[in-house]
Amino acid sequence: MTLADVAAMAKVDRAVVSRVVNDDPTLNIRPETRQRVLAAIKELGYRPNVTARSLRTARAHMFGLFIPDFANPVYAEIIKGAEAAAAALGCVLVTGSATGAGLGGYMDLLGPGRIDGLLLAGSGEDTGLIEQLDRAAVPWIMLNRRSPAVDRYVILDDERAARLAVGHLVGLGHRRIAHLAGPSGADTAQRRFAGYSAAMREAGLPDGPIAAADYTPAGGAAAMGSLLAGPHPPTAVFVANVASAIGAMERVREEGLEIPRQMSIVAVHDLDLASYLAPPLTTVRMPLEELGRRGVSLLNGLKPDDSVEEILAGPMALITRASTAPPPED
Amino acid sequence: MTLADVAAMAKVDRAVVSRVVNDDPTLNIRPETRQRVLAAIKELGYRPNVTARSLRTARAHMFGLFIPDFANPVYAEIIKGAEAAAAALGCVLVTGSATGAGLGGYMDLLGPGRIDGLLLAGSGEDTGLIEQLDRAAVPWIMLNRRSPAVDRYVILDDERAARLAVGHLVGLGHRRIAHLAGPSGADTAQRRFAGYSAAMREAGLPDGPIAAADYTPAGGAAAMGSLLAGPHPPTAVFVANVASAIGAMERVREEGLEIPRQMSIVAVHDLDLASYLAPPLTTVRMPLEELGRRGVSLLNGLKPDDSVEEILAGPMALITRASTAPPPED
DNA sequence: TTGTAAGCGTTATCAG
DNA sequence: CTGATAACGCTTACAA
Repeated sequence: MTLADVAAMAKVDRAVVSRVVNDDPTLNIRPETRQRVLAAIKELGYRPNVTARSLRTARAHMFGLFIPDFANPVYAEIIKGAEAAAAALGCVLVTGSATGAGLGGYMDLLGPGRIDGLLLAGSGEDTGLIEQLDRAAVPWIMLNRRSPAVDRYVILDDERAARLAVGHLVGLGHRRIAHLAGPSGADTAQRRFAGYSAAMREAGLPDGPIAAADYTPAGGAAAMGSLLAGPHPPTAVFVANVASAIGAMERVREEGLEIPRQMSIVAVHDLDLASYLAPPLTTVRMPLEELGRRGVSLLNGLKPDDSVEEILAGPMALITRASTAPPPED
Repeated sequence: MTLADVAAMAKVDRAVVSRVVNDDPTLNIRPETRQRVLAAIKELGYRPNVTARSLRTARAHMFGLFIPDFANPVYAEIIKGAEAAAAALGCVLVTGSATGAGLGGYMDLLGPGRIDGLLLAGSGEDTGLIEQLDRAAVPWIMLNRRSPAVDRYVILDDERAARLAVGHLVGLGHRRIAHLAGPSGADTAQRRFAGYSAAMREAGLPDGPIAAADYTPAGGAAAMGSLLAGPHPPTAVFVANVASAIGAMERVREEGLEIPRQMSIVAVHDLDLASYLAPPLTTVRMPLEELGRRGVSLLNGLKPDDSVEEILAGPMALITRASTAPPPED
């Protein structure tokens, strides 16, 4: 079913059909002719061949989003926002993850004209990939990751999130507040740490003990172990990530401490899951969906050389659940 | 950078370049000519235009996978397997989810030649979509879902999973074993229920109480409430899904019952998460990654009219953790 | 108001 | 051994 078939049936030229299909506003057509064309389209069940169209127009109406790992539920929300934004633009969003081969394998297939832009979420800085993207002139933006060498990113206000969390603990009366940080390589972790430090300073409190972990339950458990081992264990911990918090809570229980009576815990990212932990976890809700949405919006119409530097303040909120309470009387 | 540029530089015809690029085995070329071509390709940084190639060959080297929701971690494993299988075939796999608009919105862009096949995971039976796919002659397979009207699916052996779980509980000495089932509309839920029933019968036990829930924590909590409300509450529950199990466990705790001393729980799907619940959850590990892999393998080379009916036995295992124990002495 | 024609970058089938 | 040439299905000036 091609344009030619429709044209033949409607007894007009392919050009006319094309312009009808695309609602060309400069087309001045007799209503009856348009009807004939529309009827033929319906009759034949014609659908434009997107590949041919892409080749001709050098527009794919398709954006891509790469994430490190689908198992991380944080990305589910980002994807949701990005898909919605793409749909609003009449485009599709396709998502892929960096498997063993890295993203490089995708590049062979994501050449020019095949995709209109790429969102790189959390995949560190695969310089080889970026170089290839630039050569192919496909626009890209880093999502939720910033790196010194790059002037194209959208990130969240992680510092503010940390301040919210620490402020909550301080407000409850805690003074020995530890930080279970993210991996030092992740810039989100760095910003959350900076926010923690600033908030402690502003509250007139000294930094508590600090331990870094990757964003996994196992890492969180280990780090929590070292936080508890010190001479003056904290009464509250600000955890940089909800996955780590799951492991951390388990470790606290293993040590025979009760949450929140003897240990308060608050973490970044409010996932469904948080409300089903034991006890339900107090979190900072980040505008992840908004992040995905904004990423696609910015990507749309971005020139390969434009720079984008945006820190999304967005709606951010402390979700108070049962894992935080005033510190024990001593 | 097109074939023509390379051809000009190497002083050969585009056709020659094309066949060098594609390693055409029927090409008989002088080594020095080939070197010239290769050098020009490198020099110019030429990369084939995938869109043009797709238009010409009617092959996209791209498969699609549609899932209902990225937040469901079950799909993360499926995607992982599917991406790996696609990569092994030199193709990419792109994943999308059914947002408000349903998958229909994608179809405009996933026309013929743009995608070589589609895996439909768990998205019920969107008949409109399937009709469109068939018209566009793009092969598709249902993944982890079977429906009477459809002879193209790959599913897991849910019955066997249920038998494993129930067998474990029976082995521990339980006799009053309830089933917290999935939504009656889901065929996975039906098969798990069938397996439960069969296993109970074979063990000489009567069906225990049964309550259905959607595959969410909230649903699981409610259903567990009704299981506990009966006159002879069970000593163990086989839960059809790990998300429900999370809610169910919470509800059991709220009722003041201790897991596993007073209530054993085993659920289908072994997610990372399961080992971080309190207590760690005994599960049946399903070959989800294998499911994704198999889906892509079958899709590859599938003719639009071929039928595929496969029940993946795959590696399946009971992962014993702390949520199951012998029943109380009474 | 509609038709003509020249591509978009490839690949496949012939010739030579 | 290599070069012409005709598609693939569509868009878009421009001509009629």
